Amino acid sequence: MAVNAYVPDASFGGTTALGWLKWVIFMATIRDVAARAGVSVATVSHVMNESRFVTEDTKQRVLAAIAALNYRRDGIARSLRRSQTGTIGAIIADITNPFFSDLVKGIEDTIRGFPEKLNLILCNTEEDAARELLYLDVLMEKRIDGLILAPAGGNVAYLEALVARGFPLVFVDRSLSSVTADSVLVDNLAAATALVAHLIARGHRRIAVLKATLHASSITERVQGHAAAMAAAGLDFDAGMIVESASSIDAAFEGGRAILALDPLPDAVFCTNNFMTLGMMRALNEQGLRCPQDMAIAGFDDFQWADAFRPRMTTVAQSGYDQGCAAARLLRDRITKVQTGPAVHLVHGTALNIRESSG
Amino acid sequence: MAVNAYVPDASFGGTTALGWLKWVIFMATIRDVAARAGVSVATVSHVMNESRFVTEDTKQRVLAAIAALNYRRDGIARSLRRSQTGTIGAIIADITNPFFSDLVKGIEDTIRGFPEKLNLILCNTEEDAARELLYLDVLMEKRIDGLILAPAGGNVAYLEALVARGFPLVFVDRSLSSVTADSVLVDNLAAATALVAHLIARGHRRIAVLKATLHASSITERVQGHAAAMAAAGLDFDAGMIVESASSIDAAFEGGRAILALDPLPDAVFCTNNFMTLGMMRALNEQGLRCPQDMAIAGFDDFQWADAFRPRMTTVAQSGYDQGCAAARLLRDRITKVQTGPAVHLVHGTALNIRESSG
DNA sequence: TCGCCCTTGTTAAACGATTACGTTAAAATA
DNA sequence: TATTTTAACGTAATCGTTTAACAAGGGCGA
Repeated sequence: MAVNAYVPDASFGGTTALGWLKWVIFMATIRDVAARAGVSVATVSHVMNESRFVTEDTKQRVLAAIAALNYRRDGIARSLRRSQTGTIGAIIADITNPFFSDLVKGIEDTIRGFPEKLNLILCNTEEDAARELLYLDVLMEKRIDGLILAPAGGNVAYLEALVARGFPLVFVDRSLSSVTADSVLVDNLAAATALVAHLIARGHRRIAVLKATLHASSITERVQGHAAAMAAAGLDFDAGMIVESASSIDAAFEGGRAILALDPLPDAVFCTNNFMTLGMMRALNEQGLRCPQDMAIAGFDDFQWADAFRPRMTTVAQSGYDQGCAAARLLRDRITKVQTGPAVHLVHGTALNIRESSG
Repeated sequence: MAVNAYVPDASFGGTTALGWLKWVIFMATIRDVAARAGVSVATVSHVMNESRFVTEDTKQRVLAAIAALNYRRDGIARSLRRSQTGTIGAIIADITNPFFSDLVKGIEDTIRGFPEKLNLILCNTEEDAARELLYLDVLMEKRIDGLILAPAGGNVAYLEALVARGFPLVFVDRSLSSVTADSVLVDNLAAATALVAHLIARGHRRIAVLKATLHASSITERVQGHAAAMAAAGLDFDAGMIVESASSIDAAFEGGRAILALDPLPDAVFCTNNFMTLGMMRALNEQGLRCPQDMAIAGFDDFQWADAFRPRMTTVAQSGYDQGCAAARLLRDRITKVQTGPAVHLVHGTALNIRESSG
């Protein structure tokens, strides 16, 4: 495979240790285009950006040269000069969580529609604040134009500094009370309260919580919702009925086992997110218990197959997709300075899907 | 909010139309650091990159200046100079498909471990070749160092040109026969054959296929597997039993309806991916039919909750995560030229999970 | 003392675009 | 005809790094 055959002329100098790519992948520069079209580099640039009038004849010559050389402008050089990269970051908890993959898809679909041609760099923190910090640093080095963040907690000072400097930041799923940035959230407290109230209305009294150990505001609020609904119904519950596990299906499976080891056994479980629900169901299956006959389950976050399998899950549904779209729009407005005022907080609606798992 | 208060001195010139960020977000440059530390920019660079010995004393002064100014080096300028961006692209079909979100997570987890500190730009084609082309162009402009691609089909010439130039490219999930790049795949034909053979062994004779309309090699091979198993068992089937739908749950739901409208009704359905299985189950539920009593179902791609709900799904399991890890390693080896020989093709194993849905 | 190497540091040329400013020739006006 | 205006394009500075090439100073053997 004669890779060097693609080098069109001898104008290449030596190859440095790191610059070998240059040798192998020939890329015409704006100068090559200008030379071939017999114009200056400025004219080529203006043709590409439509930033100045160029006679039709000249424009065609430039376009022909671009096509002939298969020229693609160097986005890196462009970014350096313009101080804009056209790249945004998304730091989320875990892409394998359907809520977040929906969210990311919403972001992607939305930015694709923007004339700015934005790109998305994706980062999973797995709820680890240290990893979040590392990603923040890397993204800042990459000079992203803005960031959509589901904060893992911690790093408050860092984020405060960012927003103080005017860096475009949008929170999703959760927010940090001390950092005043745009956000798109749902009313976790109200939704969780309603869900647990529904369980109570179905006659359940001992309602446990399988809680993801996150410092996320969303989870805390959901747990508070449980307490609120219980209190409103005059029901007592001890702290032991709130079982924590890391936010993954495997960890939730262990958490579910712990709940099933509770004495006396609860008659319902409120799962604070997708992974908790799935882990709980696994634990239930393992013990040969049936839902809802032996134990009722209701969870936060719907999933697309929640009604395709048995038991159909009673859930609080929120649209990760819509929230992703909204976050992308907010961020774009900040980046382009369409929006410059104080922080905007969007609260998206939730739906209580009552299905058979809640008994 | 006095954003301008953060500008530390008057050394800033005018602000151009596009360069407003510079004004708002002050970022120290290597020159500022050098000035504060009383050394040259070269020395600062060498301290940061450990590319030459620097006396401990000088190094400490530089480090102190970096800390004091909260300096982060400009990755854009760095990339321009080094002709390396430390960014790779992943163009996949749909992040909401659990197979792909697992895959992306595998990529991410793997590149995080590399000393090169790579980043991932994510793109969803939704199986649209035109969108793929658009993303290819954008990523090339962004000067990514390499690409992991689940090709939507088409764009063959473009991709051929890329690999001919030596651009690091790794196929995942599917490949393009005319493009000789590294790949990590599974043996779709064998796995699908085994799955359908299992259905036949369970006594099913009229076995329909719910096929995602993709030009992907993976799907074609899975359909061929069905034909092979049927032929091996001496079973006939007409083309009408292969129903196509777009690769989404909603479309698969319609496809499932079409299958349930077949006369005579098949007694089993082979679903060629995750989304097909989910859509088929929805259709079954809608008609009030039960699985496996009224119709057996078996699908390609396992999902983490496949055994947590009823009916437990019989599936061919493949690890998107492992494939993502492998693809990331292959790509890294190409980028760093650790690997330079002919294309490497990795075939990952699959597992046949026999559960109750197949009857 | 001279020449040489070694150590540490500096200077300045890239990298490839964008864009403020300048220039040229033709057209318009006085 | 002399001058200004306008249309069309060119020149060169700039963005913030990396790194080859060079330089100064000190140590040391002959």
